[in-house]
Amino acid sequence: MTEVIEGLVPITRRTTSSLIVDQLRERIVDGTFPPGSQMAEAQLAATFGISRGPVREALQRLVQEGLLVNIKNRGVFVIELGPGDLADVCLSRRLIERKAASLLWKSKDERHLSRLAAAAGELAAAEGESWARIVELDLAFHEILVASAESPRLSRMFATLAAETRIGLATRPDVGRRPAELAAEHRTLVELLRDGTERRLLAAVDAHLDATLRQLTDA
Amino acid sequence: MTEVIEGLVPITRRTTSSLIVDQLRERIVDGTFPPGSQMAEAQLAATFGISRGPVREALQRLVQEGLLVNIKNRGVFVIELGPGDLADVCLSRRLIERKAASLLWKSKDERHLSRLAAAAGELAAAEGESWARIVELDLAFHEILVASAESPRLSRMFATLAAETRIGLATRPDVGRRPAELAAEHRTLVELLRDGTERRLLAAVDAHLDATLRQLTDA
DNA sequence: GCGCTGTAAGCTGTCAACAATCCGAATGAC
DNA sequence: GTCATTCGGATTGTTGACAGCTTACAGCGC
Repeated sequence: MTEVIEGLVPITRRTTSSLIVDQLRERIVDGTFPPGSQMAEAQLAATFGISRGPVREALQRLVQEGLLVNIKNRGVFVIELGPGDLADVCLSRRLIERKAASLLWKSKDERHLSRLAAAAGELAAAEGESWARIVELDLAFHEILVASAESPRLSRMFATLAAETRIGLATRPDVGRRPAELAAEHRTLVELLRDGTERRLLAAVDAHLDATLRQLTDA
Repeated sequence: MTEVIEGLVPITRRTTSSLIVDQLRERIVDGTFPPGSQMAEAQLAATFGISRGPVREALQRLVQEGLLVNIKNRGVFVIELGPGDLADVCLSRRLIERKAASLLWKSKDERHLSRLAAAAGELAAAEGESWARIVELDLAFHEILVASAESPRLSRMFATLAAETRIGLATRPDVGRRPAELAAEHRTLVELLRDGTERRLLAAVDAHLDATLRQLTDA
């Protein structure tokens, strides 16, 4: 029997396309590739120094995630989120996040609550940071909230919604909402999760997402 | 100015891989490829009479949908749904379908209501049909329900959940639930949507999904 | 007999080249 | 000047071949 040696971690080489996916997703949500811009396969392949195959695969995966759209024989383009799309994103996010909040409020699982509190704290501490950083921390909080439901499917759905939110927020100017205000809202959510009523908690979730939607739509 | 001629529909030649996707998805959900079985690229390519490229692309898309899992350097396999997965599917379905039912109950949009009634009727008329056909009609009803929310994202999420449900139901024997019973439940839902209270409607949705989950899990 | 090592087969991951398609500018007719 | 047509460039869709990884089995030493 082969024994497992302590201290040595098994190497897990990821596939090329999955590395490309991560890089491209990051660039899409942070606005490097603005909505509507074309993702040319050959150009990307040359940039990464690899063949078109893995690039093509990565693009297909992002299309499936909903961040890119594929027009046959034309190419893939970054989605352009219209007002209807933004409202739809918020509708979907509200559905998922209300459920997650409700579950966590019932379970009061301290492991998740403390992680959320930590995320809210990071957001509060990021007062002077860049707008992109603020958005990143904001959505990290919400991702933890959804993850607390311990539902792989809800988390997977939310991942795309979060990415779309980031796309929407990336192009917005950093005016509109002050980081301090945002941090306060998140801290309120944590407090209500700990010892608020369920009604007030869900109302706060709704209000928070409504504020985000307002910021996304009036531009 | 080129005029548009009535009665002629624009031809939309789909890409090869998307055709493959549809065929494979159908075969996966109907149990032709049982959970755990490997989808060998070369073999499929030979079967379809095309190259490995489009097949590979189709498989990647199904992986992204969640119907297949990709093990690096090993291949892609049909997902095996454990009890936890089935519960998760039902949790997610409940969330989405409750929302859709609630929205339709509020709007009372006759266009959607009549389509739902028609779907329920088809289910009732399929008394003697095969189990696969029953399941297909069942999920068609639920797809219409979700579509009535007119949320592209909710519909897209639901598509995967419906496929997973079909995978789960495909391997179940057709015992357990009589078609007549199923049809009655759907008809009840339509009636409650039309003139029931919201509470009773949502309770009926829950009960219906609970019954499905029970059928999926005790096998 | 038991365990380890080397080898073979099959599969996926990647690459470079070819074919098909679409868009846009230049050209010509009215 | 305006419209229709044609041609060229660029990009995607598809193909076949090669390299790398994983697994299973046979061979060897103990």
